[in-house]
Parts: sequence; structure tokens; C-alpha cells
Amino acid sequence: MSANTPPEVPNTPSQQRLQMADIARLAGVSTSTVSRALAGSKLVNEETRTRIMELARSLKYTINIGAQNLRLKQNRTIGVVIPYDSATRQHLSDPFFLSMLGSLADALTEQGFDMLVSRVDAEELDAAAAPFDTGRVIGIVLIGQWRHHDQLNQLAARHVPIVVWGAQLPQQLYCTVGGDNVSGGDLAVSHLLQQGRQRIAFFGDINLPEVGQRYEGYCQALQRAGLAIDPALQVSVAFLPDSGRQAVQELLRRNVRFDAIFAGSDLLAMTAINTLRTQGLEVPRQIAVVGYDDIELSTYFHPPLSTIRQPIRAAGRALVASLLELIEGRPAPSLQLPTQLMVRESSASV
Amino acid sequence: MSANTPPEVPNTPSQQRLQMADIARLAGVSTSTVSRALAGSKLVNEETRTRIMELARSLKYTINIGAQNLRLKQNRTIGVVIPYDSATRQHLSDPFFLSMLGSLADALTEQGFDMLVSRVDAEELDAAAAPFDTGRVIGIVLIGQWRHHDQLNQLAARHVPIVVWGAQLPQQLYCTVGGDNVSGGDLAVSHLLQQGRQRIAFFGDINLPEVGQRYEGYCQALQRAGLAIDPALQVSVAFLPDSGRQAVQELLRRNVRFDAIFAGSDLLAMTAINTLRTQGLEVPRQIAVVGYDDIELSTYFHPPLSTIRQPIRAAGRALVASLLELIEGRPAPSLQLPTQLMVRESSASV
DNA sequence: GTGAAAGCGCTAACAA
DNA sequence: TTGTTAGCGCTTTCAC
Repeated sequence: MSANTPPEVPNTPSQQRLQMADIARLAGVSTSTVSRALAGSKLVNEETRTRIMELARSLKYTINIGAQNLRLKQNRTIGVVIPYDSATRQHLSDPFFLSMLGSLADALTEQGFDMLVSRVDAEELDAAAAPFDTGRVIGIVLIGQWRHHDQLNQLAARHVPIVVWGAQLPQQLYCTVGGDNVSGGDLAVSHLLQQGRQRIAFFGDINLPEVGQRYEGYCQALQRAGLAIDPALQVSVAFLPDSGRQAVQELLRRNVRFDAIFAGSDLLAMTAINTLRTQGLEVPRQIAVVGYDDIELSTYFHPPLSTIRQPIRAAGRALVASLLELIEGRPAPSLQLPTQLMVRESSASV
Repeated sequence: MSANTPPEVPNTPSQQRLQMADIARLAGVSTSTVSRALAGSKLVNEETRTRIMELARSLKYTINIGAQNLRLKQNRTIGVVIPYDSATRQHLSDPFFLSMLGSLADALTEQGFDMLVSRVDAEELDAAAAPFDTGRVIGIVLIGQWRHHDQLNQLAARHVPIVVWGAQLPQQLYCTVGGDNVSGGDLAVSHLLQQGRQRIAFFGDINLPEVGQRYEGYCQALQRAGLAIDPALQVSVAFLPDSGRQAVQELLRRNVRFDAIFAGSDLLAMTAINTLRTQGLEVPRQIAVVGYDDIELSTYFHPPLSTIRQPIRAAGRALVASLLELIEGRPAPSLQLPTQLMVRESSASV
């Protein structure tokens, strides 16, 4: 959809396309027969059927899906919507979201669905339903819950079949599939504690549901270890390319003592590490770092980044599976996928 | 499309959708009037029009695009196809391709087009045309030319409106948009030479058109500098996660002396650097490295990676613009976008 | 086993 | 200004 003001309107310059009627004429039968033959119906004579099929193939005729869908009131297209921040005008770039897109493409292809991708202004999230409202797609996967809980609830209340990648929240009408952020945070921090770290900083905007839950896991691990939670160690930064640097500098400026960082995303962790290095701080010797997501490049980073792996392949499949349930009219409970600690060098023992 | 064997077939459980006829009845007019009103036609009474529009809005009615398209023989959907290697079963993961997807999404959204993404087996590339053949989309952007020149030519010969991201090749019937690979390679190598490097290794599969041209640029720069081209310095490796490591190890095993690497992609460069490090070789002190693509993480890498920037935003726009030309029946000449050298630490002077 | 006819939800002559 | 009618390309009763 993305109903912008359509610029130049390239109405398909009615390129002569082969139609069923053409095949029918060439085969000397009616369109009904062609339709049946192509559908592999047993109602049509074996010989006629193969003849028609070969004819169609040799002419490279394919059924017009639009017309077929209209007649059959069917549709095998799923919408994937990625909200963008209208303020920062930030475009699709986070590696994790992009991988998710890839994973969804794979999962949908496997299931024989088409994927219609659109980007919508996060502030006008009901635009996300446009492809559904106009009948383009039969359901929507939304990547990026951000702060839009209420708008998402409204969509669900309108019975838009929608599944959201994100955190499970109280009073939630829509279905979410997400990683287990609390346990992810717990895993990361427990690991750091085991490595002998005591003063663990947390980087990330805890107002975002997912990040908030990771912070919860952070607190949980500290408490279990009998350590106090020092608010000074929590630095709120957005998921922006420059945020890691900002966070480190803020910590240094505030003169907060810390020997580890748990970052809300790998990108954050990486930029933080680079900034630490320019400040003469060694990772992991002086500061241990654990990220979140396990994007592909985490392995290749120097030092290789310890991180919490989000199960991306499983995520794509789960999102699709839940959405299909919803589309079929069945309830789809929200889901939490297990996360996994990937220990690499960036969090090695002192 | 992606005509796999459709598994469970969720024919939309004919969810009662509002139709134009409903609006017409409620407004006490005919569907024609509603149609005209919603289209903003001046033919319909001002008052009636606003009344109908408000009614539609309040009922959240939206025109069924499928039916509209059928009737109008129009379509504003573009297909984006990403071939995958059936051999390695490698799924969509290269950061550069993913960014391209993002860039295309943005460019298409800007132009008011929808984007239908599909993955096809690279060995059966004419499947790439399926969304077009079935009328789902009016044209196709294919990301990843690989070795499929001939199949792409066949598609073009069939008059499938298709634009390919890749290298311009002799006897090419299809339209390509790509970076200027020769000059990219030249830039990279000239830079390394200026930094005082003499024995520059090249990593990448030169059978791939784009990589081949980068190698051409490599040779060009060396020759201009009056240096001989040593085939021993060219290591053929695929774009796989592990390739950088393989390439470095092969070079070391073959006992080839080298003081710099020009890698065919950033990913290759990064894995190479990591391997060099494990072998006790310092970058850039002993070995300078330049990559290709300038993916986002290049900046964050350690050392920050010198690389050739591919103009991704411009690429998305150019691909879309060319495709629209083609769709309109106008010729679309192949295009080479300028590339740019990004000098960072990985290629610093000795 | 096959064809004629109706209709999916919409738009555009053509009438009125 | 509005309604009536036909038809986009397909599938599917219902007859034959």
C-alpha cells in the first residue's frame, strides 16, 4: 500500500498477455475446460488435459493470480511491515531486523506464501493495516514493537490478523513472538558475574518493552547474586549507530566505576567497545562486554563478541505459524523463544 | 508465487469484508457513485461525495485493490527477487544484499509502489519471472547476478521487465545497475600502493562478473604503477562466512609474500583480518586491508575497515527508476554508479 | 466429459 | 449529476 501521493502513474501499458481464452481457442475447447485442466481436475479427459497443459506450458501461459484470487476469494500473500522512526527518519538498517526479514522470506517461501514488504511511519501505525484493509494481504507480521503497544492493540481490536515481533506485555490484545528477554538478560549478567565482574553497566532504552525486559533480567541476576542495583550503571540510549559511544562517554563523564557492560544490542556493544578502546580501556581485560542479538558479524568482531543469541530462523517460522493460526480464525497465544548465551572473547575472565 | 507444494491451504475464511455495494446501500446511491466519489471524481455532487467519503472513512472501508487492479488492468507492485545458492543452501544473509533490500523498500515506498519479495533457487532462475508471469508484479528487480548471465538474457528476451544489480557484461540483453567495479578496484589498489604496499593479494571469485571487474581494476592500478601482476596473489574464494580465513591460510600455506589484501567484500576482509590476527600478523602494520561494499559495520570494526563504498541509497533509487522506464516501454540503458574510497585504519601507512 | 452462464468487487461507457 | 450495464480474467455450478 504505502499510499503516498503516487507520482508518475505507470498504468501497465496493457502489454498483450496470454489469457485462458486464448489457450481455449487454440485448444478448441471452452475456458471452463482449460480452467479444469490446468487445475488438474479429474473431470476432464486425460488426453485433453495433457494436451491443454502442454499447450499452456509451451506458450508459457500462467494463470492470472489476481483474477483467480478475486474469483476464489483467496490470497496467499502475507504483509511484513517495518515501522520507521519518523523523527530520526531512520531507515531500515539494523542488521537484526534485516536478518529477520530474510528469515521471514525463507519461512514464507517454505510455506508457499508471498511476502509483501512495506515500511510505515511508526507514528501512524494503523497504516500498517492498509495492505490488509485493501485486501492485498491476508495477515501482517510487524517487526519492531517499539513503544506502540496501544496502537497495536487497536489493530488487533479491529481484527486485523497481526503478529508482532517483540515482548509480551500486560493487557495485550495482539499476538507477539519474541525472544525470552528476561532470561536473556539474566543469562548475560549471570555470565558476567561468573567471570568475576561486579560493576555491570546496562546500555539501552529501558522504555522499549524488549529492552526493559532485558534490564529486568539484569536486575534479577544481580539480586540473586546478592548485589545491589546501582541506577548509575543504567545508561538510557537509543538503538542508533552512535549510541554506544555516547553511553560510554556518559559513564566516563559521570565517573562511574564499572568493569563490564551488558548492551541491549550487538551494534551498541560494538560501538561501545570501539569507544572503550579509544579511551584506552581494554576489552575484556578491563571491561567485559556482552551484547544482544548475535548478528552474524559478532563472530567476526574483535574481540569476538559474547552475546545473547536470538533464534532468528525459528523466529521467522514461529511468526508465520502464529499468523496462519490467526488467519484461520484460531487463537494464537503469544510465544517466547528461548535465547542462548554465546560466550566469546569479549567477556573472558580477567 | 514461489510455487512450492502448497502445504496447508488457508483459503481466507471469507471474513465478511465491507464492499462498495454496502457503502452504496448505506448511502442510498449506486456503486458507480461510490466508486466515483471515492476516486474524487468531479462528476459527483460535492455534497454526495463528502458524505460518501465520510461514510467510507467512518466504516473504515477501503477499496479492494485486487478487484480494482483487475478492472483497471493496473498494478503498482514490483517484485524483488533474491536468488539463493541451492548448492550451499545459503540463505539470505549477506549484509550488503540485506541493505539493498532496505534501500529498495525505501525507494519503492517513496514512489508509491509495493514490494513483493521472493527467493528463488539460483539454478532455476526463470522462476524469478513467476511473479511477473502470473501478473502479481509489473516488473522485477533482481539482486545478485552471480553467474547467471545467460538465464538473465533469456528473461529479458522474453520481455520480462527486469533490472539486475550487478556488472555490465558484453552481449547483455537485460539492464543492469551496479557500482563501477573496475574503478572501485582501481581506487582500492591505488590507495594501497600509495600507502607503500607492493605485494597486494586479491581475495574473491573472479568468475563472478562484479568481482572479475574489481580484479580488472586491481590489475589496471598495478600496471599503471609499473608493477607486474603476480597470479599467486589472486586467491579465488566464494562469498562465504569462512572464506576470508581460507584465503589467508591458503596464502600462508603457499608461502606467498604479501603486505596487503584487497578483498572482494567487507565480510571477506573482516574474516581475513581476524585470521591474520590469530596468525600473529598485525593489521595494518604488517598487512594493510581494503574491503568492498562499506557495510555499516565496517566503521565499527577493529581496526575500522578501509573499503570501497557502494552507493546503496542511490542504487535502490536507480534500480527502481530504470525498472519504471522499462515498464513504460522505454529503453533503460545499463548504469554504473560511482564508487568511493573510504580510508580508515585498516590500510594506514606503515 | 464438456460448455454456457453467472459472478468475484470493482470501473467506465452510455443513458437518463 | 446519477444509475444501468457490461466486463476485467478467472472458476464453478448446472445443464447437456
